[in-house]
Amino acid sequence: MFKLLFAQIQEKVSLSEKDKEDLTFFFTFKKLRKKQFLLQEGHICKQLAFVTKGALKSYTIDEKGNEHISLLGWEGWWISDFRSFIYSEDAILSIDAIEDTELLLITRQDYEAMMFKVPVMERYFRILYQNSLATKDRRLISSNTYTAEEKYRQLIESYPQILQRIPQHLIASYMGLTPETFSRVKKKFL
Amino acid sequence: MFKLLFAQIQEKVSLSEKDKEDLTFFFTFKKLRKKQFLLQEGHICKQLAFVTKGALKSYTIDEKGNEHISLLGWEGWWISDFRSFIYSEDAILSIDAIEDTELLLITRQDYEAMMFKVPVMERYFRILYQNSLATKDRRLISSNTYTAEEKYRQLIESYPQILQRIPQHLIASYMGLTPETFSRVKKKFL
DNA sequence: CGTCTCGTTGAGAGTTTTCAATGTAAGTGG
DNA sequence: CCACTTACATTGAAAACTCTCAACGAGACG
Repeated sequence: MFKLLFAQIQEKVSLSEKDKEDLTFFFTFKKLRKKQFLLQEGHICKQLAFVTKGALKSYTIDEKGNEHISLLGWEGWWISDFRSFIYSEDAILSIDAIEDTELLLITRQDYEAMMFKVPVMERYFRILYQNSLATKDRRLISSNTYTAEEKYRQLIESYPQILQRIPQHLIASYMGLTPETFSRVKKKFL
Repeated sequence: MFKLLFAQIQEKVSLSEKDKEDLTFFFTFKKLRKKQFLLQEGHICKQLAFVTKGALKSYTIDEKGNEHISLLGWEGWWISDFRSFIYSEDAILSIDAIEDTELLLITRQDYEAMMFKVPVMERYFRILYQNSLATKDRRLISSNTYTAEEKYRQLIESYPQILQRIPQHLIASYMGLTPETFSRVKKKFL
């Protein structure tokens, strides 16, 4: 159950056996069925989630009722509304499962306690966030710079398998395109 | 010289006098004249920079020669190509001064040494990155969701003074709009 | 078997960009 | 300090891109 988590952490920092044991106490296990919510907009995001199995999406709904996906996450990803999680603000994101999903959850309090008990996690998260920042920077540039066609190419390069796993209209939303545009762009690449 | 840096850090974590003294040894002071480079694309980003005075932009140039600004930073901001800084990869970003600028610089080695010597900085950067992540998430959603007009409104809400300071075509680029579109949108708000 | 979800396709509308021209402010060298 | 050049903002018109609305078909699921 913790194998993937430890593996993920140890890509960035090393954990002693003691660290691993300590870590297990901070997390709780949770299963979500497809379409179940992990977090709803307007609620406080009480937990940070690590995906051990399945896939989720985090998204906002605009005035017109359109869904805008900010993150697609599967095994090995962390997912939450960070601002809400850290500052106990109302979440602007909703998160739900797009497959049957298994998660390891940690509360805000335990997140802080974990940093204290296993200080190397401070470093782990610093590095994790650092990398996410660089990735988001690229996404932002890409989103501001490129046409749908170029974005599609970049997506397929980054995640060649994504179309085999995630419904296409969700990917479209993640990329800031309508399903129709996505479909048309895809056609050009066949 | 370090006042702003300490103030900034102490918004998130507390520093002892000893911490402050320790910190001063890791940073070097640098002045940049307007238009001077801090970092050029393709080079390794050797330093992380804290802006004590002035303003800079980080950006990429696409195949067509268009500049795409990913960050505008002024007093109190950290700026660098993080991926390049951390992994010694070639930078995809260039950074230069849009005003005469003063910086505190820290090298990769000293950055790591600082985390070791002043452990609370690990926490500081974790929080800093965490917040930046949340901000970038919103920018990304905004970039994918809203029209130029709505983006303009959000910009003015977030940074009411920015037009008085930063040339308009740079703001346009930061927002992923052409200068012409930005000008036309602005006109509607007068 | 019927319903719901998802992907595709077409046509027209809307938004933003591109290209080009003009005016103005700012910066530079003599 | 002026003349000249360069940088920046504005505006117009046409082109390009993406979205919206609508219809249709295929597959999943109960």
